[in-house]
Amino acid sequence: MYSVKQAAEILHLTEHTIRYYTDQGLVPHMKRDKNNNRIFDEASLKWLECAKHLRKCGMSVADIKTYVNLCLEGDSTTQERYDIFMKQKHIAQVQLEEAKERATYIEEKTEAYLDILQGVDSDDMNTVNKQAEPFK
Amino acid sequence: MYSVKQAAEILHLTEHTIRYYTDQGLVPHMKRDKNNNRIFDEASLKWLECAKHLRKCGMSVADIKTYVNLCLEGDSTTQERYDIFMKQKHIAQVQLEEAKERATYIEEKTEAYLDILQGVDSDDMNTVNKQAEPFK
DNA sequence: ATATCACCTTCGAGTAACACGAAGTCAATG
DNA sequence: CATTGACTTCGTGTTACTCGAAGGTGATAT
Repeated sequence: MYSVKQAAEILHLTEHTIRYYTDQGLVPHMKRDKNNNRIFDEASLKWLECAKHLRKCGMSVADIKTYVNLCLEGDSTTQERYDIFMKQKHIAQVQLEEAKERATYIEEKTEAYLDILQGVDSDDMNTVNKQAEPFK
Repeated sequence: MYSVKQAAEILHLTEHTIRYYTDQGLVPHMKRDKNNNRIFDEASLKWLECAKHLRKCGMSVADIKTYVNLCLEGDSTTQERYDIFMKQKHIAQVQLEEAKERATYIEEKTEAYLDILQGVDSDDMNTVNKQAEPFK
């Protein structure tokens, strides 16, 4: 059993975000202790983890809520839920590619800056937005 | 020379976003045609591309603006700009790892759903939030 | 007993980065 | 000459937090 703070640490989310997600109904069967404090079991953490990943794929909180509701409806919605995940799978793959491109882009910039700082003469100043100076 | 629409297509940003970025000063030396329409040259596209990547790394528009201003100040800020990129490089790498994890997570869920749909008997229903049914 | 932590709670307001739509300009086309 | 389509500005709306105030609870220290 975990507190909000512990859940936040485990999942690398802020406490605010976790309270927000639970309030939005992204974690079914949320339990409270006698002082009304949220308490998370393993299942709760899994729901939160699921929400976290889906959010990062760009799914809105409202749509995640819809997905959670489908889960609660049981077997009759399995196909529908599968379809949702197939869609997200594609998005996740695109995002992975983008993350790679981004890392490469930034890596190249960093290298170019390094060259300048080390006094390497480069014709390709564009790489580091030497556009700073009047562009020619 | 490109219009807003063309720039949006090339960079995979919305027209709204491109107008927003230019208005925020993320693209120095923005040019307009005689009808006051924004026109983008290669340099403008590079600034936008840079802004796009930095945004995706989580850098705020305000901080990107600061970076752009440093660029405009010229050589005296090279070290500072390098430092910024080193920091972003680290962030980009972390994000890449997260993107991988996410893709894996979703891939596994998709597989688990597929197993169910194909009638495979699985003990690991948790994998697809079978938590739907009364948890036991 | 009381004070001081370190948690937790709710709630309401603030924020960033768009997203949207209205209202209008302008050039080209049928 | 009217419509089409792409552009403009401007102001409001939205999402998903993010922050902070105000207060409750329980354990430990004085």
